Amino acid sequence: MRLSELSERSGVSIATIKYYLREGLLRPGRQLNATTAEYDEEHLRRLRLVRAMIQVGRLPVATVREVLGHVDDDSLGRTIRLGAALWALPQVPEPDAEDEYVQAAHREVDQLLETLGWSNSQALVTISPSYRSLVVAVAALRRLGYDWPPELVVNYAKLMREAAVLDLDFVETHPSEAEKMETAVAGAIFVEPVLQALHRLAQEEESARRYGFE
Amino acid sequence: MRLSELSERSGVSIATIKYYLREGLLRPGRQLNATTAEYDEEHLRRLRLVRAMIQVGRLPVATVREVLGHVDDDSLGRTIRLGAALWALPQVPEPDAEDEYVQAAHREVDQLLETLGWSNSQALVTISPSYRSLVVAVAALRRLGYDWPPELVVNYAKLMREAAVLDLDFVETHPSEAEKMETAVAGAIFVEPVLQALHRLAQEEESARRYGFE
DNA sequence: TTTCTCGGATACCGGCACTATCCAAACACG
DNA sequence: CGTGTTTGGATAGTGCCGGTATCCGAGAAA
Repeated sequence: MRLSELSERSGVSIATIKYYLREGLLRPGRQLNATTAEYDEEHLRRLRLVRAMIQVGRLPVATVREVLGHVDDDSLGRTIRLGAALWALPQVPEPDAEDEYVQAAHREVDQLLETLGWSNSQALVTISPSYRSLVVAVAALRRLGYDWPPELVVNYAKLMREAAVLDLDFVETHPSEAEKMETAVAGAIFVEPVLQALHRLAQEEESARRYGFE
Repeated sequence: MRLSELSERSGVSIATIKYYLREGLLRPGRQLNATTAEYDEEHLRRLRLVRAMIQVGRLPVATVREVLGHVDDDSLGRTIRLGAALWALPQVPEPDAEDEYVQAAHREVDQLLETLGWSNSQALVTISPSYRSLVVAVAALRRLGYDWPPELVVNYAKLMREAAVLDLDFVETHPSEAEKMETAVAGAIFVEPVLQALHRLAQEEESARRYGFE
């Protein structure tokens, strides 16, 4: 398959494919001679994955490169690799550790993890970027005076835990290690938009159900 | 409060506050004379909200302006206003209606809504941007060959429905209409990052629980 | 009076995701 | 065979977005 055919079959412009090649998101094709390179189905699949990560998952190009690097790196165990891939996802900016709301949010989140019994692996969890994102989000809510009850957050966490169990159960159904890894990462990246869209739809539905269109 | 004090108390630089004023994210202060304007606590609160929307909620500046416009517009009913605010949130790009995967995803999502019994308001739901986002995300998954089972998506949806019920129950606890509206929008914008962070943490937790760090 | 600070207008900046142009090699076709 | 088109690679440019920096003249402070 030539570059132009790759472009046609993927719906991605040649210029953009060249850009992805430059950025290392796509491996170069097999060079036939000075002016011809050949691409295969795997390139097409990779390209579609990259596009989906960017357009559906809203990942920056640099992040896609990083995530793919971890996915391809088979020198690590699964938890670490999945963790590495997840940790590369874009996160909220570093909070100001001095800020009183941030400190309070830290305590609140730690309390939450304690309640949930996620503290077995707390050493792991607390260095995760997701932990930081959670702290930042909670701090922002509190600073704005929204007194979202901690019990409510616990309930959210239980729901997301159920979702994670569903994710990983599904991942389990794949036989090969490589497929498991890819499905896990795809799950992390593409399930989030699905959950988000479902959450918004559910809010609209529930709001319409309760209040009509008054 | 002068601009400099507003800057100090919010932690946002003067130049940035001026930018937000230009962009209409902040109402101008009360003009005392040609070179002095005064800001009050409400400005400070608004500024914090704007910052949180941008940094925690990752909303583009133009979107913040639009969402705030809907929040401030008290000429509409609650469902519509909340809907309007949610609809202004950044969405996935318009899918290619010709694409077979998009068409299949449409059918799959309609089937999902049917199963969930959300089809009472289907006329509303199907014009929602969230519906479109869902279609795009499902189409992307399918195109990549991830055969995420529809039942799994139904389960996700049920979970998010529970989350939405929790959201709106909490919104109910506020007495005034204005507070309800603001809490609902803040909920939509700030609960999402919380859910996302919890989802990732739960995945890490569950993965560690199942596989250790092999 | 002198100096500092204020708010407003305008121009500028850096990053990002592309996009357009150019080039020489090579294939396609009459 | 020659001529026009297509190829992949290199490089430069574009448009948008979130901010920054600079300049200005009016007023407050010492």
